[in-house]
Amino acid sequence: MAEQPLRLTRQRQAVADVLATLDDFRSAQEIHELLAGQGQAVGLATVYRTLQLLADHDEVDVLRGRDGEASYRRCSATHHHHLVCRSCGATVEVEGPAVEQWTRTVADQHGYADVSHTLEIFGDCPRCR
Amino acid sequence: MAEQPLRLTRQRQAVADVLATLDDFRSAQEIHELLAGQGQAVGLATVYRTLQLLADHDEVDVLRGRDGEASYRRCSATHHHHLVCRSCGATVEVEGPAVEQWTRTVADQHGYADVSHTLEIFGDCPRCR
DNA sequence: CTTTGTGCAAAGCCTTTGCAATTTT
DNA sequence: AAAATTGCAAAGGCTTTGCACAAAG
Repeated sequence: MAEQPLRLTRQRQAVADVLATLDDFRSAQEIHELLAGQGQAVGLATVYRTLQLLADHDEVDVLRGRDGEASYRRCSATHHHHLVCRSCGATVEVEGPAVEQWTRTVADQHGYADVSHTLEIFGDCPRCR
Repeated sequence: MAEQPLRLTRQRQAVADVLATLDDFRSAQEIHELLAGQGQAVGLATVYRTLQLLADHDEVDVLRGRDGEASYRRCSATHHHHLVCRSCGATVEVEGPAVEQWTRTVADQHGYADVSHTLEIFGDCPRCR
């Protein structure tokens, strides 16, 4: 079974371009709206299909929100986490080498391989207090 | 605003009982089926409502799967995280005092108050390799 | 020209909600 | 009797899918 060829279409390019301009997670629907807003209309179904494709190729990170909605973000070179304000949503990117190391150690101890993790920190930011 | 009284009904008891016999995560629909299977029929909507109630009171952990479906499991007294097998779902509870401390420190540095966090570790468990 | 991708609308799922009937206190 | 809870079915929201048409190679 050979690799099926991927065609570079206007739509796929548009989705990739938008992702490139964003630093944080956005839902498929938000991305769809952003595209429409800048005159690069792409069908919602296509947005979903493209994001899923990118996720399969590990080119975007996927995060599941409390309500089950998926959010996507292009993988950044450096791995980091988010400190999010629970009332206004202001986000700060934080890094935690120690945490990265810890998760690998813990997983190793239990025989789990190919480790990955998700970590989000929530709090009330200065402006919202 | 006073606490509204919670009534202990057959349905709520049944859901709690099932959760008590389980060690791992189950979806609301699975719990609903388990109940039906043991003659303790409870409406699906009620199962959802009860689980949400339990989650609000921190009596069950909620986990969002890759497909957006939520899974529930009664949680143990101490705060902990989960090491989940991405293929079979086998879960190990892990504690990380250092991580807890780190999140508080990071949040403090950025002026975020009333900190909480979520952390999930994913990997391929021994049995799935 | 053949194959892959897109759009639209319909369909699928999981979950939530309105409301009358029922149960608990 | 009053108030909370249940069940059912309808409604919601996100995501996937069938299919005819358009675009890419």
